[in-house]
Amino acid sequence: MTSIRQSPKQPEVLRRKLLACTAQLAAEQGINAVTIQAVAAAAGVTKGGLFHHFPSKEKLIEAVFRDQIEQFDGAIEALLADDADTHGCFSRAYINVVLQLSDNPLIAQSLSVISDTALCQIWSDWLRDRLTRHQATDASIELEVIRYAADGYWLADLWKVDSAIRQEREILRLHLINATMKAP
Amino acid sequence: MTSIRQSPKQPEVLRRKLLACTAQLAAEQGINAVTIQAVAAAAGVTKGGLFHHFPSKEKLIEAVFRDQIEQFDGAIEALLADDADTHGCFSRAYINVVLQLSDNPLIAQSLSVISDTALCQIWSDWLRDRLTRHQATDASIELEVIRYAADGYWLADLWKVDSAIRQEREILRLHLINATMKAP
DNA sequence: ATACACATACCGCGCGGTAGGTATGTTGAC
DNA sequence: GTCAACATACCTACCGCGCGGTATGTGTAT
Repeated sequence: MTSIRQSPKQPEVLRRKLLACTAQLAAEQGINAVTIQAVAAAAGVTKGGLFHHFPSKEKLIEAVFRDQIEQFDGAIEALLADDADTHGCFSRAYINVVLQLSDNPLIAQSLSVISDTALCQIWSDWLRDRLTRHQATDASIELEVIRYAADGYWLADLWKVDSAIRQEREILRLHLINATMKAP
Repeated sequence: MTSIRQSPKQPEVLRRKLLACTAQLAAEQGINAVTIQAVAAAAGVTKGGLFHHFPSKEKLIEAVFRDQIEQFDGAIEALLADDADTHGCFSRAYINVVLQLSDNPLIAQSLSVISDTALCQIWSDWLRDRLTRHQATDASIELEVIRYAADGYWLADLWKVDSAIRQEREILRLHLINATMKAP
């Protein structure tokens, strides 16, 4: 049988494509739709090709999760570059990034809903690390409330609640952004 | 072969036990551990027995989800009985119930993290219904923020973030309760 | 010639689901 | 009160399929 292999790509390219396809599949069709073969097919590759980059499905999911957090962290760092060492700078950046996640459908952060213990640990570790790192510029309790509210806002987006109460959500969002700028 | 069937139970009893076992299994071992056989075994019954009560796994999960929402709704209604027709009464009740969920490990609300479209719709429908029902006693935007913050608080609990920043969470929680009482 | 980056072909297992059997409870005619 | 007739509430045994994973082949670049 003649091979229909296309021109070889940079290995890192396919790896990133697999990560993206996994995230997209999870976001659009739910986590149950994320199978090895479905991901491979979406990336235009076979299972063998996928397993060349990731040793197991578990590691693939974990890699996607870490990648999502990395993007999230990068967006926060970018904001922190302009607003560092002020009180509550981390929470402000966090809030702004989270509130923008809904706009940005490309980030399939919805994959985060996987209730896997190991993945929770990764997120928990990241958050604790950032909180302790910025504890010198601690936020006020009012700003912390807004940070938690932003998480709730994101959660409502995950659960497609916005389709029911779209305009109320927009009002709330603007209020959160406004309150964030005022709070210390 | 002699049957080892135990004394027959009320049908509704086993049905509720199956719902409870499914929720517990999902909460303790993750959604991946929820298989038909695992649930049946946990309830001390065979697969055949389970399928007598639920036509498919999908329907079982949905039933568990609806049951959880029903319990959640019941707790809110109980609080509304003492505080009805005041401004923001629904949001106040909602906040108090959500903030108590973390204390109460028995409610395996963590099952809600299933990113299934149909389940999201159930939750979305419930919330929209309650919001429109209580729109005559609309809450202030400040109280709405607290309601979203309560969701975020619950989400942090799901992701086991509390293990890292337990005392900060307790402070925040008290602040949320306090602010809820003050807000209109 | 060697290492890499895939493709091909296959395996075993556990899953959701089904078919049919068997105790137990319930009803109603007499 | 008795007993047939039926419905209920499970159990037993089985099936097919799709999944994650493996072993091995093959084209390409250096």
